[in-house]
Amino acid sequence: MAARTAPEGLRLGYPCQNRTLRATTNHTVRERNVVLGERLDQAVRANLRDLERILWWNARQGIRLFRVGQHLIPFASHPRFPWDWEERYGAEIQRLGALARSLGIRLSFHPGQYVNPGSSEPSVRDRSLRELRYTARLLARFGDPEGVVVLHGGGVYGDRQRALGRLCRALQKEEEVLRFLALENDERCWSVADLMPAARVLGVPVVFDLLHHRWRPGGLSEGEALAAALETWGGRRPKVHVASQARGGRPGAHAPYLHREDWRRLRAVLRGSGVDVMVEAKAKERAVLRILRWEGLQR
DNA sequence: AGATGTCAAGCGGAT
DNA sequence: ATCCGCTTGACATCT
Repeated sequence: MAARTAPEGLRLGYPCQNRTLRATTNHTVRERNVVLGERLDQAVRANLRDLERILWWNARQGIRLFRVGQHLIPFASHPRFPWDWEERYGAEIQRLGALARSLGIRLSFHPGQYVNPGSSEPSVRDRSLRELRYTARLLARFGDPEGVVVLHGGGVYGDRQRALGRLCRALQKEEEVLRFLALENDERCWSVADLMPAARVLGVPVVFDLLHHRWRPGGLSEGEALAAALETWGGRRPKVHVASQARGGRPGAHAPYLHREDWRRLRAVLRGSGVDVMVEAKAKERAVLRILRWEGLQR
């Protein structure tokens, strides 16, 4: 029996893996084993297979947003990667993209802390761009018109203006990356307000992260920062990240589930607007199901 | 068999 | 000056 579908006003998602299914899109290999093509191929096939299982499961639960793991094709941007991954897996990726679309599921990516195109170190910038191009190519292959690559601002190195300049210069000619890119505030370096100039120059939107905002509000209230971020999406459907602070954890550590008061506050400022909410919680899909129950949309 | 420690990568901050 | 955390699976090495 099909779950009731969330109204278009609110779509929820979770990152990378489904614990209920014991499925993950982050199967990988050790770097030294990249040359062993068979292991690498097995990891990719496992990721694609698990992605398909997750997509079907999500659709049944009324979950319409999913972050694909950065390791979908492990080491794809690494110099030792042995193949043309598009040639080898492109058709299958296209098929899964069509499936996601037919199920109404939006896909996103979120490269990690090593991807820092505004680094002061040229080799770091180069590596970062290669990883971002790979990620954008994946989304192009998936064919998701609403696909997003969410990236943090990276290091500040004691000079925000210069860091900002490097970030913009590194990215401003990366047409395909910019098609999908969005910048997210983090808890240490870049508040929503800090990101705005880069977002304007690059013509990319800003992802508001509730928990990060708590630790680095940058002079804006929650409502103000959220509103500022939402405006950057123009006609496109905005995306927001939500997490709760782990009790007793270091600032920014994710709690297993979303705390109800955090959800209520976000819900109040979002009201009925058409926004996608990525729930970053240790319990992954179970945290999403709990919110759907709060919303009266599940069981 | 099971348990443990390390792994491509960069930063800021704590110590 | 050095270490830790981010996230978490793979796998080499140990008991």
